[in-house]
Amino acid sequence: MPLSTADRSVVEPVIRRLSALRPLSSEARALLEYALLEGLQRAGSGEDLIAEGDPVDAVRVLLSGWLGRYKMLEDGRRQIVNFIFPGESCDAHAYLLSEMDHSIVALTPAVYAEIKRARFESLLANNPTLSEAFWCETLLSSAIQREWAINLGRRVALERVAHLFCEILERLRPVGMVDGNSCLMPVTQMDLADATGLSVVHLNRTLQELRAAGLVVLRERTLTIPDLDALKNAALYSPSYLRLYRTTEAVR
Amino acid sequence: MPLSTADRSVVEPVIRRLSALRPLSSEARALLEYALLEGLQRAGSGEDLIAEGDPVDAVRVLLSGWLGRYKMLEDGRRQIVNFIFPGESCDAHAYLLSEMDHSIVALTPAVYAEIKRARFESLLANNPTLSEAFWCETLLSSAIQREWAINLGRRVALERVAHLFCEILERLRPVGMVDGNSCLMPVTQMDLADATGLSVVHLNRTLQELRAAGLVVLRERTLTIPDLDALKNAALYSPSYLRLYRTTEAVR
DNA sequence: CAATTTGAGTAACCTATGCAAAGGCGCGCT
DNA sequence: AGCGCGCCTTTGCATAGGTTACTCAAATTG
Repeated sequence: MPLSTADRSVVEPVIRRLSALRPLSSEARALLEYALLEGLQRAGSGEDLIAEGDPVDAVRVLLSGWLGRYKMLEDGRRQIVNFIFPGESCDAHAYLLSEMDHSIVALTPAVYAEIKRARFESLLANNPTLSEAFWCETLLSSAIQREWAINLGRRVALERVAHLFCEILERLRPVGMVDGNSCLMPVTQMDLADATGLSVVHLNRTLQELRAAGLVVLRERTLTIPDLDALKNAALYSPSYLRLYRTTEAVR
Repeated sequence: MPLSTADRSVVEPVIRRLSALRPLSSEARALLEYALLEGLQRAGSGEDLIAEGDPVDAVRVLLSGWLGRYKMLEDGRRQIVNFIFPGESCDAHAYLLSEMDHSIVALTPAVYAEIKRARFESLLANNPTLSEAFWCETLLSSAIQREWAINLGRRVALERVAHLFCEILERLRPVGMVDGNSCLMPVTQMDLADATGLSVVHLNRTLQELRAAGLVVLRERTLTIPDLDALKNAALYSPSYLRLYRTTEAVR
């Protein structure tokens, strides 16, 4: 459903994120901003933005809320393979392939911009730097994807959840959604379980354990990390896969 | 170490794979072939081609042998996050980011081509279609990465191993390395364990179970699948993430 | 050809994680 | 206010999978 009232500031996270990857000219920013505002959409919690098997005809860029990229097995088992946070785009170049290999769901109410493929391509054609920024985003999300593989395959429950929390904090920070070491945690334990490859019950147990160890405070949909280094330690967290953000930012 | 004797046919898998993704002009093929033959290299089994933290200055394209993309935790736990098969490239655009977030090891003796970044970029600049083919490859490998996430997070041991075997067969087929439903399986059980997130012992148990069920025959480094549909069934295999190959091939 | 290494296969034991069931809390709806 | 429902939480129990340790065969080395 299109959005009637369009406050220009809704696109800010996108501009922030992309210009951290590549220095965007003010012209590029303006054109991008315009393209985004043109296609504003809302999704209710639980709604699929696009589903496995769908053809891809547009690029979606998230402005607010959390999305989940997920795949399902026939029997209903679900794995969230990545989160999508404000400022990130869903499938910047997915239209190069023939159809979606996974689905994207709104884990919270969400606002996003939909840019039609042709519109997007002409936008990039005139802005090589913008184009490169979008490609970097895609590569970054692959790097995150790889980190999730080792998280799922080799870390034990406590490490997995701790690692996920570290990552969320680090990914939310550059778009200004972290206050100190606190952020909103608007998703259900079921969602967290599906992201960490655990059962809801075991996720809950692990959460208790993290709380008991004083590593996380989680209440009223707010996550607070009293001692981030301690949590990173417990998570066997190595920032190299996200350092890619900052290094390129420094190059700016 | 550079390779002295260079038989032109070594690059065939690369040409085959890329032209399955996008129709390459004979000029593009020739230029690519030339660039590949220029930078032939060998790696011994167990040797790292590039390691986490290294800057990326070149693109590597595998011609023969198997590579493994992996990440390690401080305490030595290793996760192979993807395999790389002949004809596939390691990190076609990785140089857009600042450093490697993972390592790549030769799981068997391997022959590959190394193309310096500048050389690669000028090659692509003159061949938009070739460039698109390489991008498709990158996107395809992300799709595989996502499938690995659900494999590690939601499938049980038997399904995981079965799924891996199905995938290997389907990825080896387009480069002509599958004979009927048989292929070479040159890696150790340890490697398979690290790819499926299991311990070696449990991987071995699972292999026994697959054998006992008549789903796989594995001996003398050769994998044979008597009934591929049955194995896919046991694996809860859904081809949508690899169908991306064929559909785009059909478009050709 | 002995010495060594590497990989596959087993077994015993133990623990991390899954599963089923049930209760409590908070929130929106009527 | 009262109801229903989604979400969180807890408990008890079952089991998949990890760990350690050992054997055996085959490949590699000297």
